[in-house]
Amino acid sequence: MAAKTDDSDPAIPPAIESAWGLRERPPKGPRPGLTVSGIVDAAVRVADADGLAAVSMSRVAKELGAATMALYRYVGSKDELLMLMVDAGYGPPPGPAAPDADWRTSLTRWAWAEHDVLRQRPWLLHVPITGPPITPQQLGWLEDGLRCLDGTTLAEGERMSALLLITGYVRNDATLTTQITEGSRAAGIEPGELMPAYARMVGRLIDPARFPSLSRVLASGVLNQDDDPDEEFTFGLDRILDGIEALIRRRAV
Amino acid sequence: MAAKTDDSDPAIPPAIESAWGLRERPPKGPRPGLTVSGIVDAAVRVADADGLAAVSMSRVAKELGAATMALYRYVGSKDELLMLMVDAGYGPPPGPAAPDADWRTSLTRWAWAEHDVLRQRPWLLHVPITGPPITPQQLGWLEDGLRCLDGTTLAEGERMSALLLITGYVRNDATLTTQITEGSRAAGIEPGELMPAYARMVGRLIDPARFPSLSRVLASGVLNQDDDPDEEFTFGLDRILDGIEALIRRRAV
DNA sequence: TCCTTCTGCGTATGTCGTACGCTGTAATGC
DNA sequence: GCATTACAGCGTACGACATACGCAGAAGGA
Repeated sequence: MAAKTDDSDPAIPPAIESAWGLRERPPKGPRPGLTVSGIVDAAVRVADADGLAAVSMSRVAKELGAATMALYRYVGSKDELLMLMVDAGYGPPPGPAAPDADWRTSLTRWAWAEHDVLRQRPWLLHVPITGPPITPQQLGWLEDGLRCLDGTTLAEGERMSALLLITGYVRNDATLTTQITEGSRAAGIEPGELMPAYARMVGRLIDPARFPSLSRVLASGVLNQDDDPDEEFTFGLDRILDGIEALIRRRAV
Repeated sequence: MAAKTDDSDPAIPPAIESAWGLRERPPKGPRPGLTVSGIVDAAVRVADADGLAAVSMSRVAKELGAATMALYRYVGSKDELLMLMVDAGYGPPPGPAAPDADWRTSLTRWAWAEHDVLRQRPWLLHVPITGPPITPQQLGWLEDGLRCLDGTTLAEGERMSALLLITGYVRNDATLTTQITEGSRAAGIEPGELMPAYARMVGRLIDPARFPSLSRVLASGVLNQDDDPDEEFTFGLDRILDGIEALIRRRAV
């Protein structure tokens, strides 16, 4: 029998071990000049400043005054670095809500917390997700979300589904909102002008006979007025929470 | 005054003009040996066979027996090609539902249609979205969705929000489902083994005292049993439709 | 016929991720 | 105190990739 930890299960990827602080420094060899968290912080700094596209291994290394290849002593690949960046970028979860708050209030707070993080760091949305959450902060967010539903009648599986539903919505909303910001900057027009310009372009392209309902939306002008994005967000969130509430009531019977 | 079309509005990108068939062949010069749609079809073929990552300009050109740079006579950039690939990949919208169907039945059908497309072509999810829909098929899907809500009490803006909500959900669900398929193939294990392996890894990493709710979910075993993905999908979709239904009823008062 | 205008595409450039292997360093075993 | 050894930093090199540029030849109009 090996004296190491149970190897019958799938091995934990090195990046994950780093993230959970399970990596011990080997007893021999030169002292490391860098740290994983230092590299991740530098990468996050680059992404915050210039977007995810600017995060290259050489750029991160430059940020640290190190050579490109030095980073590979700490992260196995760029994908690993990205995963650690997401963990650091999200940061610690919002923490438990007030103890007397009901599930709906708590979940609303939870959703807004993720909403705020994604507004702050839009590049998080551009990191391709490759699997279920496994890093410390990610699981922390999940834990906090589950706690919001602790007193409800939902089954465990339903709680997970409900949280997945909400996270998905938050990310989706943030993606769309971000696109308007980034798209207008790319097109060189003010953010408030993008949707009207879009509406005009669609109007020029489509034939009202083939697209009657869409034409009606265009004619109504709802696309031109830029409503508060936060109201948009609240609208969708309330729809989803209404749906979950209906389920909770049904389970309570 | 210029004799051309109204230029006071933002110019329509060349790729969009191609997609809408507004591109006329110039009267002079050699006959084009390729077509935009031929290039797009080839690119879709590559993506279907080997995934979006395999779609490089040279690979698509090879598929057509042409040189890499020949493609740039037809598409302005790879991003344009991607946009056209999405349009072609989605294909025509499902068409109007039965005339006597209520909005909920119609929207369910609409959501399932997108669901099916994304199951068939998971690479569609990996194409970074850069703006609101503008290509013919995309707007066709939107039109069909709007028609589902034609008889309801919702305002135009609310209809758009509701559709956005549903599309977002469908894409999100497909993303998660696809990750399990692609992730298990990458890890070299059967798809049915991925979630149990994930659950075991999480169980080894977390401290039950710090993650009580999450531990409870793990202990319940819901992650181990692989339930029907279609049931998962139906669950979330019904939650969202419940939420929309609640709004429709409130508006009807 | 000649000129314009377009197509196909060869060449070249710059950016990336990263495999490999050399050099020097720090702690251990003797 | 010294040899051993495992590891840190990183220079070099390679293969992909998107794409700018410009030339050769074809097709149609004058």
